[in-house]
Amino acid sequence: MMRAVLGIDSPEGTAGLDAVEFRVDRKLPVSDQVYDALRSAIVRVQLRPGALISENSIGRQFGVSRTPIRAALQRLAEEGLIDVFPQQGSFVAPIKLSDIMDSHFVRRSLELAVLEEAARLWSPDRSRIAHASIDAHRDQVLSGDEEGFYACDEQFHQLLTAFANKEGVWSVILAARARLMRFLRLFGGPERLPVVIAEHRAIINALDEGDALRAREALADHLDKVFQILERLPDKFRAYLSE
Amino acid sequence: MMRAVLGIDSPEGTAGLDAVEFRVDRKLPVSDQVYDALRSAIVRVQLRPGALISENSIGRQFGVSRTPIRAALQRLAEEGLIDVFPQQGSFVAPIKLSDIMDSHFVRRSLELAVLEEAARLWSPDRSRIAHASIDAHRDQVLSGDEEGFYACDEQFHQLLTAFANKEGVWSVILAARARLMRFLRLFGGPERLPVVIAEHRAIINALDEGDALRAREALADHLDKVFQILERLPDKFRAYLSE
DNA sequence: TCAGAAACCCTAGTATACAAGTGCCCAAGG
DNA sequence: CCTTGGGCACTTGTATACTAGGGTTTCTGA
Repeated sequence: MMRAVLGIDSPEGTAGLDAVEFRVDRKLPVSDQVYDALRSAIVRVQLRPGALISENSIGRQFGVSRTPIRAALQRLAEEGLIDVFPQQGSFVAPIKLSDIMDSHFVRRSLELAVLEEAARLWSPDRSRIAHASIDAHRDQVLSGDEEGFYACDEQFHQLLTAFANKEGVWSVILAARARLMRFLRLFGGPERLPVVIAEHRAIINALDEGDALRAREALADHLDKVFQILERLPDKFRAYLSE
Repeated sequence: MMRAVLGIDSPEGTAGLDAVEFRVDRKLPVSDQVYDALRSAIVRVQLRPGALISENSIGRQFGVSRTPIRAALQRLAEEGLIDVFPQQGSFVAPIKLSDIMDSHFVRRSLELAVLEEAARLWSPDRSRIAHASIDAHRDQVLSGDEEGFYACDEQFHQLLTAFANKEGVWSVILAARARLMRFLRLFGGPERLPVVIAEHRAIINALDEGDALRAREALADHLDKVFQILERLPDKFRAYLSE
């Protein structure tokens, strides 16, 4: 079955799947491994929006039965990363403008609230850890490891959540973040990476000075850069967005 | 297998399951029906925290195979309503204090942010709809329909989300709400129902007067009543809480 | 040439069978 | 009496077979 993606034919069908490396470890839950592999591929946009994800084809390629795959797909569907159409197929969810706005809203509200709490509990120890985390970003950029950078970026935000003693909230932020990252990775150019580092640093500096309000504004500015990227989006990319 | 629940033996084992009414409709997805039935039973605390949910026993009782049941249980597990222990069993999740705090934090942050937007977009039309919704609550209380009240209560909060054009955020609020409601239904006495109505009215009245700040405080007070309930919790109930 | 129907292949949903691990119970042996 | 080991009943995880339905293609008949 061939499906047009927003009027753009998917150039390689499910070919993106071949790029997903997968080695099954029979000692660990297979469904988790499938989930991790697919989620990573979707967020990194190795699997493009609209790509068909057939349970059978994945099963053949990964060498596992449909059952654990179905479990993984169900989790991805609940996260909004894929759409399941019974008797038709499962497809990598299109990147919808409304979805970006909603995910951003969730992420923004929660991270700002978390930051408020983190500011209240700030300490020199935590400052040192945060600065170390930012240094780790910078090293990844210097060594040109984009994947490593994104991992550090995520870890930085998780760190703030931990500093606020709100670890339980992280999973909610993470789910919203996943839908956003798919967009940012597609359209946010690599020139943004050093900027992100500076923005992170600004947040921590404000916390160091005990200026919770400025930290809040710095974080809001950081997160709201999504809008800038949206505005400056080249028209040829805009076709990838629906709604 | 019998499992002690926080030192309290579950009095009837899985007997609570028998109270869950279920009639399968073969025209609709079975897994969805199982999910709805179980989720409702858990949130209404017909199934008590710690109760065993065996895929086989549910399958026998509902007259369906394990496959759609597993799908339903997975969704519930992701919502944090059940805990799955491989090779041991699936259990209705205990009500953890930390979980209450986290869910409250998520709900509070998001609903306050939503309200801010709703206040910006307030209109006489919306005011009328909101007041009608509150009237519906009151009627449910007057007629003594507690289930109906909770349904209206939920609808009211969803209404605010819709007024802010943030429908996509509702699912996140709803998931946090589910974990909270389990607690509130267990420990929040029926004497709170009229109070809730007054609190809802206070929010809308503030919006009617264009006082977004007071509306925010009214909503915050409303949601933060959780803490009051926690503080005034009789010791005999406190044993149901873990951590 | 064209229209319509039927066959076929694909999909996800469901049912069933098997595998592997856990905890309980009870009997055998010190 | 206490310990230990095996059997058993139960659990979830995985594999496989079957069902029902949608989409395309192809054959048939005018």
